[in-house]
Formats: sequence, C-alpha cells, structure tokens
Amino acid sequence: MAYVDRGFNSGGGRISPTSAEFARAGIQNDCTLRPARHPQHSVLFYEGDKAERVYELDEGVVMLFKLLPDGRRQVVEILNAGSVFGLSAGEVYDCSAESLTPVKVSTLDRNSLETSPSLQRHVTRCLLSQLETLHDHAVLLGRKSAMERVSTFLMRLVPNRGGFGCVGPTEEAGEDSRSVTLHMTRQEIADYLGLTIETVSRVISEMKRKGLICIDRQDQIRIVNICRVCQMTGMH
Amino acid sequence: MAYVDRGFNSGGGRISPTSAEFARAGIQNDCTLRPARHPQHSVLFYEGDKAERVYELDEGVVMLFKLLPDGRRQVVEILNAGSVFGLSAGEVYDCSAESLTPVKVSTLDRNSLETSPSLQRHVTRCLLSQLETLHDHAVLLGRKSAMERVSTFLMRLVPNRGGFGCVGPTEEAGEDSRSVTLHMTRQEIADYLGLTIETVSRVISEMKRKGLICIDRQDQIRIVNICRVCQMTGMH
DNA sequence: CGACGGCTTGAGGCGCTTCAAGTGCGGTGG
DNA sequence: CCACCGCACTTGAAGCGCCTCAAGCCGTCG
Repeated sequence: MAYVDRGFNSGGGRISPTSAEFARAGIQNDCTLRPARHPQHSVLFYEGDKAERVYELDEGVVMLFKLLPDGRRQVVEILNAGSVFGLSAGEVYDCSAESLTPVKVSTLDRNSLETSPSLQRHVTRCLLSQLETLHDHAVLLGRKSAMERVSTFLMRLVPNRGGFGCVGPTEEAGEDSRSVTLHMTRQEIADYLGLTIETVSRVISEMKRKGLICIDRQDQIRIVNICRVCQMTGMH
Repeated sequence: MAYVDRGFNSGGGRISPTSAEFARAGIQNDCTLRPARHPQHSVLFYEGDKAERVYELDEGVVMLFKLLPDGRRQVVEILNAGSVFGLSAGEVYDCSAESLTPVKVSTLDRNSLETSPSLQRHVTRCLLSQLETLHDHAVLLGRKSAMERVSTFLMRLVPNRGGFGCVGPTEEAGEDSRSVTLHMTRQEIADYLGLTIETVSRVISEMKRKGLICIDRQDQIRIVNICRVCQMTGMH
C-alpha cells in the first residue's frame, strides 16, 4: 500500500471563466485562488497536515480516507465534481485526500471563506449532501451484507436510479442496462465498503455468474438489469 | 422495537435569555423560534417527513437513526448539547431523531436560516464537527473489531482523553479512572456500533472480567484504567 | 519471453450472529 | 413483606459469513 507523493506545485495558473464555484462567488484574490491539475493517484493532503486550504473539485474524482496505525484503511468519502473538501473543524485535516482520476481543483485560503455569504451557502449545501451520503454509508457499513454493499456501490454509479427519484426502467421496451466506470481498484472498493479485496472480487464474480453484470474492462462494469441489482441493495 | 409517538406541541413558550445559539444569532421572530422540552424516548421527526424545521439541541442527548425496510436499524449520530440537526439537503429528513434523555430543543424555520451570517457560521461549524465524527465512525464500522468498537465508544464518553489533545493520566498519583453514563440501552449501543446486542453484552462482560471496567448501574460504567481502555480502541 | 501488478479462486479458520435459555432487578399487587 | 411479573441484560451452543493465507490467472510492459 504505497501511496504516491503529493504531486503539488503543478501549474498555478489563472482562473478560467467557467471553472469553480469559488470563482462564481466573486473571490478572485490572487493569493487565495489557485486552480490546479493533478494526475491520478496524487495525494492532495495527508491526515494531520495543517488545514490551511479548502478545496473544490472542478473535474475528476477524489477519495478521502483514514488509516489506523496498523495499516487498516477506510475510505470515508468518494467525491465528484462540485464537491468541497479539506474544510476542517480543527487545526488539521481529519483525513487524507487522493485523486482517483486526473483532477482539476481550486483551492482557497481557509480564512477567506467567511468573507462571502454566497460561498458560505454553497459550502453549506455541499456539507449537507456529504452528511447524508455519510449517513447512508454508515447504514451500509454497519448493517449490510457483502452482496448488499457491492450492489449499493454499483447503484450509486447509476444516475437517477435507486433513490427516491428513481425513474424506473426506461419506457423503451428492452433491457434496463447501463455501463458504469468504477475509477477504483478492487482494493479501494474494498476499503470503501469495509470488506477485503477477496470478498469484493468474489461478490462481483457471483453477480457475473448470475448474469446481473458483465465485466467489460477491469474498471468498467455493465449492469445488465438495473432493477434486479437495485433489489439487492437491501433498500427494497 | 416499538418507537414512541412524537410527543410534540408541548409548551411552545417564549425564549429564555440563556438558551440557544439560535437566539444569540439574533433571530427572535415569534413564528420561527420555539424552545420546547420533550421527555426521554420522544421521536422529534421521522425519516421522510418534510424537513421544514431545523433543530438545535440545548440540553440532553439525541440520536439520529435510519431503518432498512426489513427492520435493521443503524444509529448514525449521537448528538450532545449545542448540536444542530434536522438540516437536510433535500425536501425531507434523511433520518429519524429520537431523544435518549429528556431534552430541550429550539427549532427554526428552515427558510430563515439564510438570513443570519453569524448563524450560518455556527451551523457550518456544527456540520464540520459532525462530518469528522462521521468519518471516525466510518472507520469504526468498516474496520474495527467488536472490542475496539466498544472501547472506542466508551472513550468517546470521557472528555479530554483519547484524542489529539489527550491529557494523559492525571499527574496525581493513583488510579486513572472515571465513571461515565451511557444514556443508551444495549440495543441502542449495538445499533450504533453495527453489532448485535449479544455481542455488545459479551464484550462488556469480558472487559469487566479483565478488570478494565466496573458496572455500577446498567447505564453507568466506571472505567477503571482509562489508558488501558484507550489502548484497545485500535487507534494506538 | 518473463516479470510484474492487479485480480480471481480455493481451503480453512475465526469472529460475530443466531437462536434459545437463564439471570437479575425494579415495580406491582396480594 | 414477599411473591410475582416483565423487561433488559447475560450466557451458552451452534452456524455462517467474511477473513486469512496461498495459489493461480491474466493483461501489460520492458
């Protein structure tokens, strides 16, 4: 489990007009704003680092994780574009952040956060959505079986399905299928779902055997029948 | 698992000068603020209810929980005085709230939240602290053994110990012990820690047998040697 | 081609759950 | 005052699901 060095200081260019919410909030102060790109598997910060900067993810996927001293890892959040992270209640980051894909992030000095009410609102909205996701994830980690965890994980990657606003199988006669990209290794999925890599692999194999999914590529899964997978999440 | 009816409409009195942060924030609008008391085991709202009001806990302890359709329950948060809850990213509450002790809560209309910047800051601070707690809890649920979970739970009830700012055993020669009140049944603890009631009971019995704790009353545990219990949390 | 890394598969073991009694304690009533 | 009841908790025995350890497989790259 060797993690890549933080690939920082890469291209501290000027803000692009279409990029961050940070920009939309009207904060364009030279020293506080630095949109930057980082390759896959860059560590943006480590748990315990001084929490001086706040991040907004403009493009790509980032995971937040925590380590126990004996090496056990728990991935606590998977963040998509639009998420704000790196905000801490204390002086230091409470978890580490690593990019799962190439990413584009904007950062902001922690102190300048409080200057903009519209930015405050945006941050609050992000935090609330993260809170709900973490509540759901607590249910997954505390109460679901391995099969339910993997099914829930896969359903999370299908937009507009599985939640309250589930649109159901599309009207079109025919299959209710969809291909999703994981952006994560089996080990990362295991550490997110509170399982071992072997269990994740076994469950995925079983779903394949049952005809619920097809493995197009290692990190590209075709869900053959979305409704059937959704039924296995424990939420129906 | 029968849950008590929501004992609402009890005493919608006027605000007391020493009570909520909501008040300190300068929001004293008659229709938006209603400090109220509720007995132990009152359900303040249910998952799925329209999220019209935001709560602040002035006194007592509240738990937030979610249920799966087959009855499995996960307690997702335990909240102490000062916490804000009932804020939702969507239209409805994402979990249910029940008092573990008699409580005093202030409520605020959801819409009036955005009017006060100082209140915004207070809410953000609360959300951040809840986020960190949920991160820690994800590690507990995903990666810790039963013994580690119970030890972590007990240490959470000891102020100033176990965290970064742990003061260590007090200088005073003698025992490093402390009595804590759980405010929860074994079933509630189990549903919080992602275990069964039997496992929680067995682990507590084993800790008692090892001389780590004494059971004063059912919900009152004396931690005989705090450092030794802390050592079992998996975080050292 | 061979080496490497990520993934899969198998066999066995352990930790927690399940199911089923048993215990202890506070409250009620004879 | 004590017998009885109910409820929460404890304890035991058996089973199962996931973990551990160990090979084996497969695609990629030098």
